[in-house]
Amino acid sequence: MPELPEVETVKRGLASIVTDRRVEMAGSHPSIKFSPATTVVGARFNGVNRRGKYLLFPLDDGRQLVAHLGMTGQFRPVSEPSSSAHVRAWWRLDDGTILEFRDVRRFGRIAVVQGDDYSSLPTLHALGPEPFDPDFDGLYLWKALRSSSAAIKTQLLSQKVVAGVGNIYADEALWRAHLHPDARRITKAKAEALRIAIINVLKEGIENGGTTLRDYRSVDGSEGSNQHSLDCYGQAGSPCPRCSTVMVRSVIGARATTHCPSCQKR
DNA sequence: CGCAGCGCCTGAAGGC
DNA sequence: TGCCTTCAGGCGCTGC
Repeated sequence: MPELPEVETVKRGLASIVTDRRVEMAGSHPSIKFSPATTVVGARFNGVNRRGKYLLFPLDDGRQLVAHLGMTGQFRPVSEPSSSAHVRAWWRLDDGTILEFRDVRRFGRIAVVQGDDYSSLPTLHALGPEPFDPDFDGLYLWKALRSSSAAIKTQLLSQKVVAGVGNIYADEALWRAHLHPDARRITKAKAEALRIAIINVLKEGIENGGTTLRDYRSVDGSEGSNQHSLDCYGQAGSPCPRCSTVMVRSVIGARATTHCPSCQKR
């Protein structure tokens, strides 16, 4: 489940591979979720950027290739076409590198947009601020959360309040901020604590090269190590690292959720 | 218009 | 051993 730290790690791995390279040939799975990949033949990559969990590849013709890793998406450079059955798109670059997009479960997506017109990608179009941007401050977060009555965890996962937080880092941030994932209204002080928690769990995730639970790999094929630093996600049934109360599993917004019933009050 | 709920996908893991 | 069921889940879309 690639979230911001995983996508950021992939972005950093891709930069030197694609920047200033021209696409000589491309192919894809027939699904519309991947077939736009072939429309960039002839264009040159100006670089690679990230917004939330989306990878943005600006092209020299004014368009952008947009990629979302979904649950199991991976970018891998190879010198010969791989025999992997899960290659959903590939691009042959002008230095001979073949960049493959592999995605076992096909939850990922490749799109091509004109300029920065993201209207064909609703989540990207309505994406909230980057968590490391100065405009993501405590007052903004408090106001943004107040505008909806949905559970706080559901709001974090919506991508509208802040960009890039998925199920793992949402559970981690809420645990750190002592917030119940089903809380509906929080104080300004709690909002500020949550802002700090979000920034720190994401920053540490990046420093650890992302969280590899099963499928996630960086561009060079290596695993992240952040899975060894999780305090909350997936820890239901184990003692809370803070107060030793047994952590509890629940379902919020159809997502598996873990929290500590003792130190995460509503 | 906002939001809840569904469908998309496949492989791993557990039950019998 | 092998078959069947359940689970994982981000996001686009639909319909209330």
